[in-house]
Parts: sequence; C-alpha cells; structure tokens
Amino acid sequence: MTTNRSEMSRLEGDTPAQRLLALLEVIAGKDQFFTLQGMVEETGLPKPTLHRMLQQLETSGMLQREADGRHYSKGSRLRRLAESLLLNDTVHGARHAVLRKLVDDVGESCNITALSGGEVLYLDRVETSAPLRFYLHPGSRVPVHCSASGKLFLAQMAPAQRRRLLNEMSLESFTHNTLVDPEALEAEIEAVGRQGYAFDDEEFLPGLLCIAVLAPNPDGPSNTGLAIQSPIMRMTRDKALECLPALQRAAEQIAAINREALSDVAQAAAGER
Amino acid sequence: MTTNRSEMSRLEGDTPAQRLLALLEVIAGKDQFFTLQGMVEETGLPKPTLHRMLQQLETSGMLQREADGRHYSKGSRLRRLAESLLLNDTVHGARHAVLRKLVDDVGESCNITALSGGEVLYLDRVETSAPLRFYLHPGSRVPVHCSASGKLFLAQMAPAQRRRLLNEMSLESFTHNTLVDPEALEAEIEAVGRQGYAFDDEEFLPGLLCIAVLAPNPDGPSNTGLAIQSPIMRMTRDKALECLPALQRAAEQIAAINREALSDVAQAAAGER
DNA sequence: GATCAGGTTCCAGATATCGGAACCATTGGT
DNA sequence: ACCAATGGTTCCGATATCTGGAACCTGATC
Repeated sequence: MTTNRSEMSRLEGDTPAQRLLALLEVIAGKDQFFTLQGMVEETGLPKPTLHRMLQQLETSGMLQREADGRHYSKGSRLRRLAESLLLNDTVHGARHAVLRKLVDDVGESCNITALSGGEVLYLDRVETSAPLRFYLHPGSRVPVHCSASGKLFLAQMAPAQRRRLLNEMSLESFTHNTLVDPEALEAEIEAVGRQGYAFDDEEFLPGLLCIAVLAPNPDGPSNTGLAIQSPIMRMTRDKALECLPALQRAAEQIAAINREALSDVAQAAAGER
Repeated sequence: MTTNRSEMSRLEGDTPAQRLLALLEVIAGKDQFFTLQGMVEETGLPKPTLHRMLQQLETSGMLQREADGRHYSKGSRLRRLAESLLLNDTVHGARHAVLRKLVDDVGESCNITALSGGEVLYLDRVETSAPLRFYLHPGSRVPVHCSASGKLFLAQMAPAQRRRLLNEMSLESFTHNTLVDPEALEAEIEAVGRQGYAFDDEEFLPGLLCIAVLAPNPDGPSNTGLAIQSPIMRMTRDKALECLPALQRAAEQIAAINREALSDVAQAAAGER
C-alpha cells in the first residue's frame, strides 16, 4: 500500500491556497486522530509539504497535537470556525425551507442553481421521497446549454456576452436531444427569454425532464435559478407546466430572501473582541 | 475613517495560509451577502490581495457571487466542509465523555446539537440503558421550531436573522403541542432566552420530552446545544428541571473543552478510562 | 546496536503572493 | 451629456512562500 498517487488521489488543487482547503476537507472527514504518515498515504502529497501544511495549521490553532507529537486532531479554532459558518447562514436556511416546501408541493426533487464560471452550479437540493430519483448533489456543475436554468441564465445575458461564452465552450452533446446547433440553441434561448421559463427535456441526462425559472430581480440579471427535476416516468412537459405556478411562487419567495440579504449594514459586531 | 488597519484589524496572520484562514473566519461570521469593499474595510487588507483571495475561494466553490458580480455568499462546498467538520468531531473527544457522564447522572439519553442551515443537527448522542427509548441518530435533523435546542438557537439570534429564517419556514405541525402560531412561538422564544433553557414538550414527537441548554460562549452566540431526551413515561417538566443543574454543569464542561481548557479535558477524560 | 518506520530539517529552484498604481464599469449628480 | 465618485479588475516587478528530493533525526523493536 505504497504511494500510488497517480490515480488514487487527485484530491488537490492548483494553487497553494486551494490545496490547503482540500487538505482541510480531508481532515474534516477524520473522526479520530491522524498522523502525518497517514495523510501522506491518503493525499499523495510529499511528506515535507504536508508536514509544513500541518505545522501551519497547528500554529494557527486549527489543529493540535497529542503529547506524543505524532497524532493530530482538530483544534478548537477549527471547530469554532465550523460552528460560526453554520450559525451565520440564515440565508441558506431560509432558501432551503422554501425549497423543501416546493418539493412538498410538487412531489419531485428540486434545486437551486447559480451561474458560476460559465457553468450551472447546484447550490442546494432537496430530494423527493419517491423511490425513483436522480442523484445530483450540491456543488456539482452542469453545462449551460443543456440545462433548464442554464438556458435562462443565457437568455438574460447581453447578446455579446452570451456569444462570447458560447464560443468558448463547445456545445457538447450528451443525449440525442442536446442542442448542439448554435442556431437552434439561439432560437431556444430566445423563446426561453420570452416565456420566462425553460425546459430541459432529456438534453443532459436521458430520462430526466426539468423545468426552471429564475428568482426575479428587478434591478438586473438574476443569479438564482430554481428547477424541478424528475424522471420522465412521472413527468411530461404538460405536467411540468402545471407546476409552474408553484415554482414561480417559490422563486418569488427566494427573491425576497435575497433582496433582504443585500442590506449592507454590517452586523459583524459579534466578533468584536 | 478609511483603512486604519493599525489597530482596528489585527485579524491576520503572518503566512499566506494563515491569512486565508483568518479571512475565512471573517466570512464565517457574515450572515448576509458581502462585498470586496466591505471586506477591505473590515480586514484592512489591500484590495487586490483580497480580490485574489476571494477569487480563489470562488473558483474552489467555497464562495459564489450574485449576478451583479459584487456580492459574495458562502458556497455549498464551504457548508459541506463545516458540517463535515462538526459531524466528525464527536466520538473521540472529551465531549463524548462529558455526554456519557451526563447520561450516567440523569439516566436518560442525551445529545449534542448544532444549528445548520436552519435546522437542528444532531452531532452526538449517548443512549440511556433503560429499555424504552427513542431512536435518533447523529447526523439527523430536526426543525428548529419544535426542538428544545432549536428554540435556544433562535433565542440568541439577532431579530432580523430570526425573522429571515422563520418567515419562509412553514411552522409545520408534528403534534398537537407543536407551536405553529408565529406569535406564540415568538413569545416562547422570548421566554426561553430569558430562562436560558428550553423544553420540547411533545412538540415534535408524541411522548418525547426534552430539556436543553447551550454551551455558554462568552464571545458571542453558541452553536452547541446539549439536551436530555426522554419518554414522558419517565419524565415530567418538574423532573426535567431537577436535572437542569447537571445539564448546565455538563454544558459548562463542554464549553471549557471548546475553549480548549486542557485541565478540564484531562478531568473529563479521567472519568472515561 | 542494527534496523526500521516515522517525523523533521535543508535548500535551491519554481511559484505564488504582495500591493501600489493604473484601468474599467456603474452609479449618481448637475 | 457630462463629470465625479465608488468599487471592481488588471498589471507587474519585487519579494516571500511553497515545493519536494534527499539527508537527517528519533524512538521503538528485535
């Protein structure tokens, strides 16, 4: 069980900071003490590198070492960080509640998306309780041209911007329904922009039908999409359209949450001294 | 009052990695969207530096930006990190020992909880040996409005925060005791805040009575709840109140551990062996 | 006291950061 | 339409950090 790094562990990023974060994630998953050597095997990083990183984390109080000097565990500062992170996230909490309610109403899995780096990013997701479902977890990404919310994001862009983005990316085909012809896509986007909602009719995953809207933002483009996703076994375009009102209602609620969270007044007094 | 960094913000470290961590801590405390400029003022770091850092966090999926491009918020990866951190920090430590001792003292199942995404997350749990008991495992979640520790978390929030959370969250009714009326809940929360402890009197599960306190945190709000849960067969409010001193003592010990008071840790660990 | 499995230190190159200054892009005011 | 002003973004040379192979400790074990 030596260091077969080549394929066993691509767990790192490409800048020191990102590598550090990746390391933190590995550490976060550890329930018990861990050692330098263990980390070397798990991450594939060279020993001195890892040693330095752990040392930094230790002197920051993020980690602590046992008396024997070779076992690390999470430090109090790290815990505090995690607690603070979760404690101050009412925006997410409120959005999540809306999402849950929507799932309850329509009986299918739903998710909140954003445009990030030219791709659609899943921010949050609530699964339906129905047994048959697709598994797509928060944090994963999907191309814009073959997702319902992606097309909405595209539709609200300035034409030049959109063209620039689409030029960069090849319109990869995932299913026989994927729109790979630029003109067909442009026409679809135009229609989507007019309607205010968009479908993804098995354009990304076979058997998956989605309908999406944006959380309306009167002051400009929106970066919050809301989508229903379900297997075609249970869903058709027509049935999806019946869910549209509920979807739009939820989108409006999320927009309200976003609007409120924009008030810039710092209430950061918590961490004063 | 521009960047008077010299004394206003010593919030940074002396190596890039440590500065990044410090930045994360500032971000963790933000409950709403924040901007580059805001961070500049708060941390005293130069704008380009901060810009680069935020950019890295964004491309890592730790943060994300709104459509206007100037408002950041916490990303799903960051949330996952925080949850993973807390969820996997239970078994080995002295906290577990404290929990076990408490269960021993009061004879009922106890658990440690945290707020996450507007819900109460069970971090750790020790079961009583009594044959009749409820089954609730670590990692599961419960709504805030009908759990003892949830009400405590709500009580320590800033009013705006609480409102944001409760507004969108339908106060689902689980039993005839669940507080579904916003005003009744608000009154209860006010009382809970005053008392420093909270009941859940069959508000979530029929037949289940809980009493909870928070692990006190002098520097701000706490994200660690400690609760006793027992079937009403064996428990009443009055009997629960008799356990309150033991509960508070345990909470104080856990706070001490969180604070990294090694002497107490040693003590707690001693009772463990 | 030889061996070994870690942990630690060295150090020269490769790389990322740093931050002042200049550059854009949107406001908002007149 | 024009001109600030505010805030985000990009440049880039100087600098500090990171990198990781190799050598060096250290305490266990036989």
